[in-house]
Amino acid sequence: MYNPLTRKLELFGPLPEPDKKLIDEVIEHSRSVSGRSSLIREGEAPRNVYLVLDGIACRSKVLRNGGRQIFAFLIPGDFCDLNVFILRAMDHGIETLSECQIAEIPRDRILEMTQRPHLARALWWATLVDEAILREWIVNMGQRDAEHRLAHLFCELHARLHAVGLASDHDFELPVTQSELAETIGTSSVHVNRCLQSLRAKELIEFKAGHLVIQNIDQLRSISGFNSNYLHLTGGKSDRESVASADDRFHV
Amino acid sequence: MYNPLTRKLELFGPLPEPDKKLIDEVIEHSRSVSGRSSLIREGEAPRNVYLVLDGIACRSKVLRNGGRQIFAFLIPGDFCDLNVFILRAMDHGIETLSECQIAEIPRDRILEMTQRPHLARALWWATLVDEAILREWIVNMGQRDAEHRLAHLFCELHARLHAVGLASDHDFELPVTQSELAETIGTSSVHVNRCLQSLRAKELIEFKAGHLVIQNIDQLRSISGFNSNYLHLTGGKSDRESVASADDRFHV
DNA sequence: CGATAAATTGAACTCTATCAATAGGTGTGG
DNA sequence: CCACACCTATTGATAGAGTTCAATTTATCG
Repeated sequence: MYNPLTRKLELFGPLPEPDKKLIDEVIEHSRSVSGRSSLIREGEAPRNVYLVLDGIACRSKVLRNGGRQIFAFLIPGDFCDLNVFILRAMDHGIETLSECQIAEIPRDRILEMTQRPHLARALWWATLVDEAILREWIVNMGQRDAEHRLAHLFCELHARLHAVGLASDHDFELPVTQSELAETIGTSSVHVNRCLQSLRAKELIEFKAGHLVIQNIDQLRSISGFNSNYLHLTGGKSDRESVASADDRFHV
Repeated sequence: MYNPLTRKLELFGPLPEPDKKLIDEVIEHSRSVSGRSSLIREGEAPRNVYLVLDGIACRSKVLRNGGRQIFAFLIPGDFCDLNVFILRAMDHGIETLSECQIAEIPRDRILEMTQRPHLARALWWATLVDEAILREWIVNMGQRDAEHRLAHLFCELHARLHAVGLASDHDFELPVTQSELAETIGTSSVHVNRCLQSLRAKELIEFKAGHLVIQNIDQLRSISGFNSNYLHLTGGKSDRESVASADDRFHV
């Protein structure tokens, strides 16, 4: 079984052996980071690229009034930042939620990776998917009530974790608190609690002790209007065919 | 005065003359598109790259229940999609809001542009800023009430339009309806109307006939917690040197 | 086992949606 | 030039969603 990054990138298309070997090399050194610790803070200049190998991290921002908004879940295979080369200061922070295994990749290694055409396209694809997820989250926040936002979030996490082999058809580990879910969907923890109860009463899910059981994925998707198109998981060949030296954009 | 794209890209850093000449060439051919027409629909395969030269367009998604969420305003200098090379199908649509002047750039031209190091970096910067805007919009939706969301949106649009010379210090054209503002901040048009009245009663803004007057930009920014860091308007090197105080950066 | 964090519950209150009706504005055809 | 249709903006009233405060119960962990 491959590591989560290789596994994720190959959703887009098969990678040549040397590319996979490079990935293995690059993630060789990793460290364990305890839950709820900061990987990089807003305002800091990113130096290296972080990659989540295990556990769940998040991107977030803290407001003056103390409120925190989480706007991305980083699951195994997700990069913290490929953009070290361009932006000088982080406009948001990255923290672990659970205990995580994190690889820190030097920028030289990133350049090395982006010089391989297949890998470069796969990495670019991954950043485009990240962007698509941000868009979908805005839709989620703007158009659905809290219960459906929560249901949609669960559907997305299930799809993403399932894609890298970290979710069965009907359950997965989700080591976050109700408060963190609240900070994600933009509501209060009290209300998240009531939404969870309502979803459980409908026999759709059960969330307890950092473990989510999805009892009826079809209905959960249906009520939340979840459509996985935006995750672009079907690395259909027409995606890859139409590629013309995508790596050019990384040669900067 | 340069075209809006050159103007925007040079916010990141000065471009060599040949790069600017290339941009001029590339946007030479443009067409007028009437308001409220679709440029690309969800599901379609993008063929060329659209660039807004005049007017305002948006990215949006329509839900089954008929609701529409707008999650990006495209102002002059903004690209519709640099990602034609990777993704097979659009996961959202792009429509004009007002009448627009649109340049359609063939993919070959984009490749040509990304083969110039300065231009490639600037274009990459622009896509990173677009992503940062999406993140900030999620914060906006999740953490602020409708009135403050609206105020924040106005602050952002002012900053972005001002950066490309399309806003004075205290006003700019904003040819959108209250309903469209509602679809942007995820509320009802009735409520937008009341928020506008409240903001006007506070003598912060005045919005009428597609024209926004900002009477008190400082206070508008203050109440909405607007901090322009995420727009990364101060380009490459200067960004490194003009580091704000820790407090400014940590709290939005 | 105690200390601490997380989850749960109830109640009062605020924000926002929805419905419905009215007013204002713009462009078209007669 | 007016009359009309159509879209946008505005207003009031009511209902529903979600917040906040506070108290209690249930985990979790050293």
